[in-house]
Amino acid sequence: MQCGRQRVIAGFTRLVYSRLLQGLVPLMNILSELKSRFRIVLSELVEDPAELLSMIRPAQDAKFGDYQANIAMPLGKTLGKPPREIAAEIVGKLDLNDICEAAEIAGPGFINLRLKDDWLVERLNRAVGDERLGVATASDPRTYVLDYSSPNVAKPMHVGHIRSTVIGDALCRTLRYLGHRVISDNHLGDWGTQFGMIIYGYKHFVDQSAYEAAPVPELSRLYKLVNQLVDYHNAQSAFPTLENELRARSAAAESLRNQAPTDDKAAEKKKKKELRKLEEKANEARESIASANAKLAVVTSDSQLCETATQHINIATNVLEETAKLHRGDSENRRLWDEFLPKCRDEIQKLYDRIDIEFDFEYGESFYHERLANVVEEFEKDGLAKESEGAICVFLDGFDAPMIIRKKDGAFLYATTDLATVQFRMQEWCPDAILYVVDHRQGEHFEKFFAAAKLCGYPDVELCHVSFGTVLGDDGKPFKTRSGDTIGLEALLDEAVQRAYTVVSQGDDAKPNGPELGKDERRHIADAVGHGAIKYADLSHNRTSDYVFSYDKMLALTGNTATYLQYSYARVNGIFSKGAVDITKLRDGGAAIQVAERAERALALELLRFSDALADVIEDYRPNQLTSYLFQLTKVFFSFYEQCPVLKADEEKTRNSRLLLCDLTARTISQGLNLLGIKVVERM
RNA sequence: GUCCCUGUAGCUCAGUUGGAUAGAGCAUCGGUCUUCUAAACCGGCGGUCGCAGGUUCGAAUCCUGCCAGGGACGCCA
Repeated sequence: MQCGRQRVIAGFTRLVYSRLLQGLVPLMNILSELKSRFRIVLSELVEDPAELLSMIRPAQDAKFGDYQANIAMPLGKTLGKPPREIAAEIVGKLDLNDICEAAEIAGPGFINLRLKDDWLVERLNRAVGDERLGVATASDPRTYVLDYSSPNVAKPMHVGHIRSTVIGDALCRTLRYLGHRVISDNHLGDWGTQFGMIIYGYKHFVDQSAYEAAPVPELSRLYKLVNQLVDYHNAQSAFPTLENELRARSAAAESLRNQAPTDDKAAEKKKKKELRKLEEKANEARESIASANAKLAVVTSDSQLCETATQHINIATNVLEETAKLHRGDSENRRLWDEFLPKCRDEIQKLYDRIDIEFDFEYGESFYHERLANVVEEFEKDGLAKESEGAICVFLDGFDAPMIIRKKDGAFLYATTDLATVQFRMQEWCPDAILYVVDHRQGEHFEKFFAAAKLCGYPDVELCHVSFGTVLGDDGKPFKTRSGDTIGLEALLDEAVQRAYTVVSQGDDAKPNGPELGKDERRHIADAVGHGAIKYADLSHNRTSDYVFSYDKMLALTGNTATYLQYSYARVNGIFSKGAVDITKLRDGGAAIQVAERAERALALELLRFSDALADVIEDYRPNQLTSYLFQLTKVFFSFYEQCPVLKADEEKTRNSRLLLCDLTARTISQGLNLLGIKVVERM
């Protein structure tokens, strides 16, 4: 089993070292700093100020200041005093003189805070000389195991896999940047029925010369073929049941419709509802029949395929038997698995290389195979699982259906592997949290699995299903090709890069002084832009919601896209080259940021909020908090850039200050995109 | 039948765990280029936050019911 490029440990040490270099005074983000001041006052008023402290946040509107504390209103209730009075009391006791102007009390009791310009400038000047842009590392580092990507090696990856991969990778990078210990573990699907299919296909249908020439495409073909045949036979056997169901539903609906109406309004309403449900069910049955028909048609429309299908009537059970033989240690099947796995894995690696994804460990399902029997035994021994209808089940409070950990035929399941995995991870790494970046449809599985994990001896670890929604096409249905096939990841990336090349070329051709990029550079840029666009689209949407996939939107040069941010970065960079500025020299040469114009101040404040944004990402594992921040930062920057001449500033002091603001902006965009796994280019 | 998620501007989406007049982008309309990349900036239009109740100083956010879409529901992963 391939595993372990011990990068974690090295990265961790590096981080600790860089913290030491920062000096003794720990940096803190603005919000934490404010909260710690409020905490002192609030502890006198309530027992646990934590909840109140979460009500201190950036002001919703600039006219209210920079930050606002909404704590006086809820306190009004608990303390039985008018909120404004409480607000005044808190403000009186608060020691914020070094950070803020005098606090203002507004409306029903809002406390509005405005940061002192001196304080802003002092912070910013520290960030200029700091490799980490003033972002502090966690004062209480935790250990996280991140479980993401986890594709089935035998099946081609599709658009759903990239969402897990990209979100997981972004969380991994962000947590690590903030000083946590992170272990990324790719839980590959390398042991399931899909290998039974390939093995069966190989034994009966392989084109040996094709396999020798290009093994992976041939294995894909075999997978697809066997899958089609299995679908065909399943559809055929399901047909009578489906038709019966349709008949029954239709008849029931018909008789309901023919019932004479009564005067009882409630009964009529109930009848109507019943009827609608029946019609819905009938429609579902119709759809199932249509989909079964489609599966049948795939085979019947092809006479050769048809013949193959009749020759392999028991293919579904035989595939399961091949899988079972593999699991039993059958030498032939094991040999084939050993031969196929690395080939399939290499294919996936090509994609990971393309989109810059690495894992620390890769313990796939097969790694846990020998531990599964023991998991079930332990559950039985501890009285947590019992036999029911031939299967071994864990019955959990609050769930109707049990979690089955061994089938009646003796085989183990996904749930069994998950339990073995959590045991292994706890023993191996002792994490504080394990995050599973998996699509939302598996929500109930995770709820049960987490409940079972708590029962079997891990009550304290934070187990979190970082779920995400479906990627949809323009039609609002799961993103597929017109013919209904899932879209391969490689083709998807190719198209994005190709379209990015067009966008980059058009932009370059339209430059006022003529194009300045060669073909190779355009290609290099298109690579960063195309891949960045795909990743950013996944990350900028709230992960829990579905989103509509659109090349045009994700590659747009305006709006909340990676392309716009990459362009902005390149443009800031363009200022330095235009002015022949050696920015490193300026940074180290004692030049300082000053804040005079309103636009300068707005940019300064936004720059200092970077670490707040990162904290928001971690809070609920939402990378879109970072994309929104970067987009906002960029907008504020362009507003500054429009109003404040940089290279043409009147005085050298102003020019240098503004150059440093540009520099911090560029570095923040670059670092932010880097945490999202997206690259910047120096010009575009 | 049970359970879960979603419903916000014409479109695509945010909305920081109950806060001030609900926000962006796209589209559209109008301004700003002899001046650091106009791939930009500034402004306008656009909303019964699915519907109806309830909780309270205050609701897109919490509760109840309904409507619509999606998903999951004992031997797949």
